[in-house]
Amino acid sequence: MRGGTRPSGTKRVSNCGEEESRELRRGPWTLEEDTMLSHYIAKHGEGRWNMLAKCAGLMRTGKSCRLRWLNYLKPDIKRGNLTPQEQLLILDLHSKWGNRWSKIAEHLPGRTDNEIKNYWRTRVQKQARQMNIESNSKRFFDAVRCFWVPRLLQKMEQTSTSSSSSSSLTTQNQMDISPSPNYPAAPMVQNPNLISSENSMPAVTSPNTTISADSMAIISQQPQIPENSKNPLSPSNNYSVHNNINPILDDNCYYVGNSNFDMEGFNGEYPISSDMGSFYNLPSQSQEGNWTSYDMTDTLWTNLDDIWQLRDLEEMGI
DNA sequence: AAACCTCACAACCGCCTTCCG
DNA sequence: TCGGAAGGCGGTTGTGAGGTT
Repeated sequence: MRGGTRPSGTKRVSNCGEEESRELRRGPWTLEEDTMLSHYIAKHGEGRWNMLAKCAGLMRTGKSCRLRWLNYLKPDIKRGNLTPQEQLLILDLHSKWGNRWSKIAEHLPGRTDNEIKNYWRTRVQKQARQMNIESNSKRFFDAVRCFWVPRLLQKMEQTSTSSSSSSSLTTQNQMDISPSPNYPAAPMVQNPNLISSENSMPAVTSPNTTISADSMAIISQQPQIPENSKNPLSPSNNYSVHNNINPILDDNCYYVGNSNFDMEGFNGEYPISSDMGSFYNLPSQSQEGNWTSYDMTDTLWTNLDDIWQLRDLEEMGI
């Protein structure tokens, strides 16, 4: 929600009855300031931040107080690394909404828009840089869809199976490192590769987030590209996600391939094989049939499995 | 051991929207 | 209708911790 609200009948300028020119503090918050802010909000509630800052005796702007509270002090803030499920959800939601961090954060309980934004900038955009792709480009989202998402799904599945004696489709993923019992379980999806190998339709899976059977099938199919010409990162390879986290989200089905990102200069076709390998720094096959080195340094894609996955794509004739 | 580098994330900034007098 | 204040949002920066050379 954008825009502020102000209770009617209140003075706009109020500082608890005293006018003063205060020397405003900046920079990191001290424990004392945190305590003062927390105690004040516990007693009086949040909102009207400028007045709150003054009344609480904080030498901070209202904005600063609000940010500190929302991003750090609020009791339901979730700490720790983002789980693969959360990462997947972020990728999904970002493909739909772009840099609408607060909107994305609404669907990740306990995570703040700031945290998601930081994740995107430090991890995702870094990945894009390593591939020499604009992070908001169609190419990057194709790469995410075809390689990163399956990777996360695999990670989730590995974690799920390794932490449970059963590979039941309803097994709760155990990788959630949330320190707080107050948060809903992180979204869980089933590894499409496992599903396809078992020749069963994917059941989907989470009390919060599901990926549709069609979607999973699409993911598990790997890119569908006409022979001899197409890049596996074709925009035709969509997957959709049904998100049940929040009833606010009434448009439950969306397609990454139909994302709102800049598609300028993208014609849906890329050169394949060596060209693509060099473009994404991914393994490519030399004329002699030898595989060239895999230069990606990021931990997400340095697994040999990725190399074999790409090799599989080539062997599929794409 | 020290210098340097990289990364994650907290915090700030500026712009925008909303609301009310 | 308009102007100002409050609050929200996305982009950017500063900084400390940990890793590497």
